[in-house]
Amino acid sequence: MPELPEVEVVRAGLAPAVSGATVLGVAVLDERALTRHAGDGADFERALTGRVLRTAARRGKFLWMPVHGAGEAVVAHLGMSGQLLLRAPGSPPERHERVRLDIAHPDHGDLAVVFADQRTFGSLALDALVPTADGAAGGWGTDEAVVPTQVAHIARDPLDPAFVDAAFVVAARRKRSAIKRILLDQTVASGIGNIYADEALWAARIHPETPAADMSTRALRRLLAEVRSVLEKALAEGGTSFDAQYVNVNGQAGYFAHSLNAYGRTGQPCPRCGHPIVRVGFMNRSSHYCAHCQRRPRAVS
DNA sequence: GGAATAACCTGGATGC
DNA sequence: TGCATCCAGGTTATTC
Repeated sequence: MPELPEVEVVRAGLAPAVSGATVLGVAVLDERALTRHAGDGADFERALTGRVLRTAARRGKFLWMPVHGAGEAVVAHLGMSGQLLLRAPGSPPERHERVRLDIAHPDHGDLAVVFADQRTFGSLALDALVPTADGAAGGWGTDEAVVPTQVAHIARDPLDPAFVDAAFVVAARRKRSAIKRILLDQTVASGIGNIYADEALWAARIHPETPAADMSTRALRRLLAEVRSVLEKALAEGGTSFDAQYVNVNGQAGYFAHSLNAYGRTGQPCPRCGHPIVRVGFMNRSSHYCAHCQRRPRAVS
């Protein structure tokens, strides 16, 4: 599932290909890929054709490509199964292809940027850019202090130089929810999904249902350090791929699935203590943890 | 206003 | 073999 490392791998692959490229044509094959776009497919095609893309930027799991001189950007979210692929012009349609942008780059020549998405949870949109709340750069891959309006409510991710640890601690301790819910809340810290939340909690030896308000500042900072460690390792290994759902812009899978300690390892021994990893339902999804070294906190009476 | 839950969606895995 | 059901989960609208 595309979380921060997977989206960053896609952004890094996309950036050199789209920076300075002119959009020659747009083909919307499935308008469900434009659920975040204010207009219809024809509007999306008309608004982008002939425009010049400037770069590829990212905050959390959101990607955007600013349009030169327009104060707008093409915003992309990969959802559960979205892919952004670079293909040769005129290449055969990808399975589940939803949108195709034909572009011309001054150095790399003609290319096709293909948005494919099996489950159609992902989307593209043309959206206005607005100033960031803190005046810092919008995210990775850009020096400009702007973000698309659809991304403005998303917090910075823990690898962002402008991320403020103290603000995370304050926000987390103000909540009455379980710590895993906080990690998945993109308005507190972005880029973390179910996989890396489970992995960071395992590394920090924290039970996923620990009330965030009961955690000490020290424990929250330790968890944040483990979040960063897990994200950086996954990024170095090209992200986590369980099947063909997540690939980079060239269609290649990442290797971090081999390094997982808790997620998806139900019944297998905990790499730390040997007790079996358990899986429990949580927020319409699953939590994986070691019940031995991630002890459930005692109820406060 | 904050927190919890349901809905969106498709294809692979599983059970019968 | 074929059909039905379950499951995966990011985001957001709705409900409590």
